[in-house]
Amino acid sequence: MAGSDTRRRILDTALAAFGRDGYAATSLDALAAELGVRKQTILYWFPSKLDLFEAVVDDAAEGLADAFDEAATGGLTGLDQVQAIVDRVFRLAVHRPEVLGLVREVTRPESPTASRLGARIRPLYDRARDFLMREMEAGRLRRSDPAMLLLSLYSAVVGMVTELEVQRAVGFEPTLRSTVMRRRELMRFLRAALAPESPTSAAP
Amino acid sequence: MAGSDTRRRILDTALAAFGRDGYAATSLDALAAELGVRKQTILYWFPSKLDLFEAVVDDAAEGLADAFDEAATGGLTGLDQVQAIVDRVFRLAVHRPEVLGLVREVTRPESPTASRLGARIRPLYDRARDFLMREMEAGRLRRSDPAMLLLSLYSAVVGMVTELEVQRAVGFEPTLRSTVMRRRELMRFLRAALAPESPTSAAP
DNA sequence: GGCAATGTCTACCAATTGGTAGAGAATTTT
DNA sequence: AAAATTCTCTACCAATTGGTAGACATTGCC
Repeated sequence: MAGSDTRRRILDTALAAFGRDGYAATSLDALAAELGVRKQTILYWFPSKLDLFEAVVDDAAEGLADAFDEAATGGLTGLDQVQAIVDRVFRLAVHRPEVLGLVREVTRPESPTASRLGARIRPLYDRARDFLMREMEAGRLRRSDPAMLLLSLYSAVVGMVTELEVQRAVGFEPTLRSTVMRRRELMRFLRAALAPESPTSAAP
Repeated sequence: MAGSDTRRRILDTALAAFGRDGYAATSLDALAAELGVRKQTILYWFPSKLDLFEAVVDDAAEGLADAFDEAATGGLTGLDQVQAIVDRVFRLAVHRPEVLGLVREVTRPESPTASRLGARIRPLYDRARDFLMREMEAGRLRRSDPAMLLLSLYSAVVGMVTELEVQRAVGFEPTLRSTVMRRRELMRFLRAALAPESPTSAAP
């Protein structure tokens, strides 16, 4: 079945294009050219551009969920668990920045599928909130509104990772070293904000 | 001069449209319709769509710089100064969300003017970094890499504000009350991360 | 070999895009 | 009042867009 390989390739290339350029700026012709195929082949596998986009979003959501699962099944607690997830997201962001670009695209209010990724991500969100609540009650994290805290976390992590471009815009090219440092800095930031009130010395 | 009023109106409406829908998804025809004017009127004031976009970016950058200036000239120090700026950005974001949408649009790597806003914002960035360094050396902020810290701050603030939509996507509609709470939560988060190491009781 | 299903293609198409050319008001300058 | 300038308009246009119709090839099945 060579065909379903084509489908896979379309999904991957489309994810990259949508995440990089956005939905509107990505034309089926350009996509097809990048794939070395005719536009009609794309429309054979996905009846319309919007259908393709939705399929890409679903696919990306699945990938994200897997990444989180992988990081969340180590039986860690408190800040260690948070760190594991941050590390995982960071890793994903470094070698597949398009995924986060897609998140950014899809969370735009005028996005053709504003609610789609949301629906797919919702279970993850609920699980994360439950986790935070549990850890707060156990005194392993500073106490605050878990939903709000989760948004803060999301913003800090995704924002920081996505905004590599801001770094560029401001004038210094990100290197591997600066990326590592940035992650370390982010973790210090998060630890400082999340550590429980009681003075606990953080192991390096 | 009724004309330069038209120019102003075009800039404002275009800012809203670009910030909301993005550059590619905004057509001159749609923009003109929204303005109650013909597309050629737009092209009279701005020779091309790209020129219009650049003018909008410059205009927005100026507005941002003014907002920061306004918040930064109170002679505050340490966390109080940070809080003043966060409040100001928050206020801007609440009643002109398009501006942050535009920031998001323009920091995209494939943006037609990836470096433009950056160049305009650079002086602000430098001033902010100098401020942070000074405050750290004076022991009023926790010591860390000021550039990195600034990126963290940027991410946390802009990310949090911009990602109102994520909140929606996840399923709960933001209310005025939740917005206020979110800002308070963000400030708690920042204070926890920025307060100097020595145990200082934060006044409410 | 025949045949049906699957997959990719060529050939079009109507709508929309950013942009040009220049006419016609309105206003200002002389 | 005439002339020049400023501003918005109508009338087009070439290129690109997402999408349809259907020919042509390839594959697996009988």
